Amino acid sequence: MTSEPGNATKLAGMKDVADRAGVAMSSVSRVLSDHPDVSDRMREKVLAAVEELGYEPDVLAQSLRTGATRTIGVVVADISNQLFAEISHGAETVLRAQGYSTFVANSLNDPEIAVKQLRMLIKRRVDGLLVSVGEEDGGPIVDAIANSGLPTVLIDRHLGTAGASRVLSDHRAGMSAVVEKLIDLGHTRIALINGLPNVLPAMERAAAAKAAAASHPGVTIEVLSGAFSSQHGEEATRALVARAERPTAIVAGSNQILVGVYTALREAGLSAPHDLSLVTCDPVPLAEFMTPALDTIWRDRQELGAMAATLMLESLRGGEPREVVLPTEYRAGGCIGPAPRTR
Amino acid sequence: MTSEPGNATKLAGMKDVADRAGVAMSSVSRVLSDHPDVSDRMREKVLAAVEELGYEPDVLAQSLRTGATRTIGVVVADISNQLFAEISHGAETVLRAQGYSTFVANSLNDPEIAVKQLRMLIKRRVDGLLVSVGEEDGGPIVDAIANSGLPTVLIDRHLGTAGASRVLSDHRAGMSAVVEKLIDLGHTRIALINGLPNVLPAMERAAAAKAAAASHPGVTIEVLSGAFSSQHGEEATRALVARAERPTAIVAGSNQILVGVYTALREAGLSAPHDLSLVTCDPVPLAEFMTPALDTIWRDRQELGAMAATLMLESLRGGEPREVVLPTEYRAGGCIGPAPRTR
DNA sequence: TTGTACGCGTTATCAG
DNA sequence: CTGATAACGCGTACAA
Repeated sequence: MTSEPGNATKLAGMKDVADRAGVAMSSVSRVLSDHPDVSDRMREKVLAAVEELGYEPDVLAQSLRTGATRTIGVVVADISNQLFAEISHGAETVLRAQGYSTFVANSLNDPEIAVKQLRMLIKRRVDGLLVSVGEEDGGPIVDAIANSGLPTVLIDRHLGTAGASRVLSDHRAGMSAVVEKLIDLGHTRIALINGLPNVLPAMERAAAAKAAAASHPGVTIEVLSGAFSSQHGEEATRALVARAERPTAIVAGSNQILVGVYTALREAGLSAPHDLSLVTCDPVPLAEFMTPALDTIWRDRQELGAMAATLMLESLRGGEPREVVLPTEYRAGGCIGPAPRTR
Repeated sequence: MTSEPGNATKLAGMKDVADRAGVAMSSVSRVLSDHPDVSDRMREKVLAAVEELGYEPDVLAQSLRTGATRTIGVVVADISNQLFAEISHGAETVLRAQGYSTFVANSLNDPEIAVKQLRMLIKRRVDGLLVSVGEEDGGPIVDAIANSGLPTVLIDRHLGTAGASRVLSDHRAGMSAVVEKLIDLGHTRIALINGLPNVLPAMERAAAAKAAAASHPGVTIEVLSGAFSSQHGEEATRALVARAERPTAIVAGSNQILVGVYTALREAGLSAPHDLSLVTCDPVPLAEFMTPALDTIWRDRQELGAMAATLMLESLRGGEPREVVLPTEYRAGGCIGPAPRTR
């Protein structure tokens, strides 16, 4: 029934605090921003008034004055993709510890939306940009970033952007390890169902796979490029297994592609490792409980985000942009076995 | 070496536009905010100047003036949890279409962090709150929300909060269907490894499971409450299967709990549906490709977020708070079978 | 060390 | 219909 004890009045402003403490607004401001030249007496009075009135500075006004929002914009393809969710989570943890908030925007794999989201973040005056959009070729995206003049960290992407820091995964290492292992087991026809070839990870994986096979005569690597989608995975797999000589091993280029691969394999009545071997890029929840356990090219995605955040903090403190490469590793399951005899 | 080509000058401000068009600032403002009383001639001049200067209004200043940020704060336990990622994604899609941005903050299942994040969002002047934090009992959380006076939509949570809209899932329906089916198949000892009992979904599931069993003498439902974590799932399962009479069926109360259940089952050398039956709450990627396919109590999580956004838009337009319940459904896999004979 | 006064970029009120 | 001007809430030279 009765209203809240205390404030029927609006929120207390800095003026109110100043009056309450019997000092000028500027003094309040100085105390609150830890200015060196304030007497202890002043500090006491002001802090007491702040306490009594429950005053909290208005960040909007602060930002308008100072030009800084202590907010970092994060642009990813889709936050409901486990990969980006963990990257974003890793970044937020590090940034939050330094008093920064993160503002996440999804591009939904659409370059136009990506640009809109970038503009939105820039209009909201973020202090920096963490970017991992799908398209490598986005001129407008690169322009929007460069034009903003904001410190930028690219995550697992190259983009033409100069002056940006970059955190990359060593996709080549993991892929090489897998292909070498397959070759050792006698595989001769290996298929990589890959994402878009203009996206860095896909590019690197394809290059590494081809390089690993190059020195082994009789081994063919076929790369099927397409969207990072289950549909692409499904169609590519269906085409592969319909052949007279189907591949002896398939590498799925992403979580979503993997779903399509499974769908088509089941449809064809094939299973790993008996009919062919199977590996996937990037961790999948429950992968180890598939039967048999799924082989994975693993990497720490939270660390990817955390490192991106670290590089961002460096830039914000005036550091030079730099590039960091994080490791990738093959984690064995039970889906890779000896090459089946050619039928 | 050389500086950026083009603008050595700062961004164009509204004053610049006014000068360029030979009008007053207030006229520029009116044109840009679609004020009814502006002549066509004026509109032309202003828009031309805006175009030429590439002027974009400063949202910070706008917000400071109007008090609205066109941003909705979203508080969830952890965005890298698939459940919340999809909820958030569904909400963003709807809100973005109406010109709103979403600002996501994670509580990491920590009530203190939850409160801090709420304060952060409120300080950033969000126009509304979408909340799905883990703890039901958080007095400080409820206070922070109520105290903010912001329109609020609770997602799958009750919280004491009055005056908030709510979007809920009909957890009882799915759970009832599953338990009925298990009982039909002769199961007598059913275990629900559940999340925290003060969180609405866990509460509802437990109640529904017990209710379903109540009319069947000889059937026992045991609820093991704990964190929504794989650790809880693992420990609970380990304890269950070590018994002389282990349960004939296990229901996992969340994705994370499920991981622990699998871990402990494998450790014990047990598998579904032979040794016991298994179901999980909420969809899991690749669930249908587990061997056998995993039985699931399914719901559309994007729709959950989308509906929350819809309710938020209603509130922002002055509508009364209301409550919506979304369906839940049992999706059969191959992990539910006849009850194993008691050993 | 403290107070005064101005400006950050808009919107809204009030005359004209 | 349009223009001048006062807020919005705060930071910061500059003067005292």
